[in-house]
Amino acid sequence: MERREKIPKATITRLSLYYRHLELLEFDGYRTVASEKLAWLCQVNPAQVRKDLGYFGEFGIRGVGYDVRELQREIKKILAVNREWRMGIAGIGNLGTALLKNQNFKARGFRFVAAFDTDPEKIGNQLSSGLVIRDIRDLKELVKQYRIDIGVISTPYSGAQETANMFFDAKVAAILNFSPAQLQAPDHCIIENIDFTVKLDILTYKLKNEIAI
Amino acid sequence: MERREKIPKATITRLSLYYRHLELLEFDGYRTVASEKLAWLCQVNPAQVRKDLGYFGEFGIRGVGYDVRELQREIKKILAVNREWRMGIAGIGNLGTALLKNQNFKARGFRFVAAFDTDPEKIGNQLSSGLVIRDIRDLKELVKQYRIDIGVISTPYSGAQETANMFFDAKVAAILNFSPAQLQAPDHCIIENIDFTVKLDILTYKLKNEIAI
DNA sequence: CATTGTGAACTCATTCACAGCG
DNA sequence: CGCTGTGAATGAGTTCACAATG
Repeated sequence: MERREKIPKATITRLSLYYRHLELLEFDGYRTVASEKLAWLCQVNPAQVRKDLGYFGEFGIRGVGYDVRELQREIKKILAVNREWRMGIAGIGNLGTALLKNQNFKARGFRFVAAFDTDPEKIGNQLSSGLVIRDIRDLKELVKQYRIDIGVISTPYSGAQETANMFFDAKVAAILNFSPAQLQAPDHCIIENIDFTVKLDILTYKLKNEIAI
Repeated sequence: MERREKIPKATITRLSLYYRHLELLEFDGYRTVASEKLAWLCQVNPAQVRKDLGYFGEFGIRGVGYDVRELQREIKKILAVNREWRMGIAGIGNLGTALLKNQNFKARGFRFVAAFDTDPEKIGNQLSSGLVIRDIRDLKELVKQYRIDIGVISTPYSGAQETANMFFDAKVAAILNFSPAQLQAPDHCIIENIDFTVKLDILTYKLKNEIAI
């Protein structure tokens, strides 16, 4: 059981994928699954599955495979999704509203507990979820009050860094950034970016090349 | 000028990033920029910038750096974003609506030319952009008619594969998938996934570890 | 003479191949 | 016997270091 080996980021991404497929396997009535099958489902190499899991422990039974439910539990522990995470979202435009209504977050224990905006027209409005949009100037105070773990940024480009700074100031430990801005962050804050246009650029690059060649 | 060397996917992602920062640099009045500065802005290594660009040609001037506007043009050519791309979106829920209204796409030449849904309540409704929501059963025909290059999937998990199959059938060359489903795709179609919960899982994993250690 | 462009060195990630074990 | 777990081999991507040059 090797700990503190350096773990590739791609491993974490795949773990998330394995987890999702294990849910489906369980739903389909499987009790156990071999690395070969799980790998096939996730479109990766079987050795990759075993190596990924091997970073964190020995979860399999030789000659049999992995117990579907137990492996789910283990991956949840590894990813730290075996608990509720409290999120605050800043920027309640179209995207922000869509994120607030997104069922996938809730289903996985990611819960929006506060919503912020700068627009006086929006502040005070009640969302369908019951949340009331708060003034972003109260962000710091409310992060504490609502014990927010994760800040979500869905502002336009222009407001993103400023919003991030408020989250940093409030000592939020992690940010999920949906704006195309590249945020300058202090060491104590972890950032993940979800950048739509970068993905589209990758797509068009591939289109140009895969098709031309 | 090395062509047909294998180019890392990460290089393409960074190219997209370089481009965005070059826009900002131009806006700030810069005529040239050295790899060191561009690298610093993008939070990468200067040699990385030069290597990335080196895959596609020699765009710099030794002793000076890169011409900001010319490099923009070159990267646009490389990424094939020096043209308009026509997109069709399937699944006009909260997320789909937000994507349709997203200004970042339009600003970069990615244009929604059709919107599809299965819900009879929605079909026929006109969106603020002027687009009318069409029945997804007409997808194949309309992909041709509107010369759609890229399919965007913003359906829930359940409908995603079926929707993708329709795009495949209509011979769309690329798909941007916002659903958490892992799509099975034929060879002729390129897929990029934007998966919110995977990103959150990465975040919580990091939170658990960076903080614990 | 500052900065690019690039082979070589290095670091990180994936896959192989097989010993170990239920 | 079948499948895991893992060290060793391979492959990919990044960084170094410096020769080339406008």
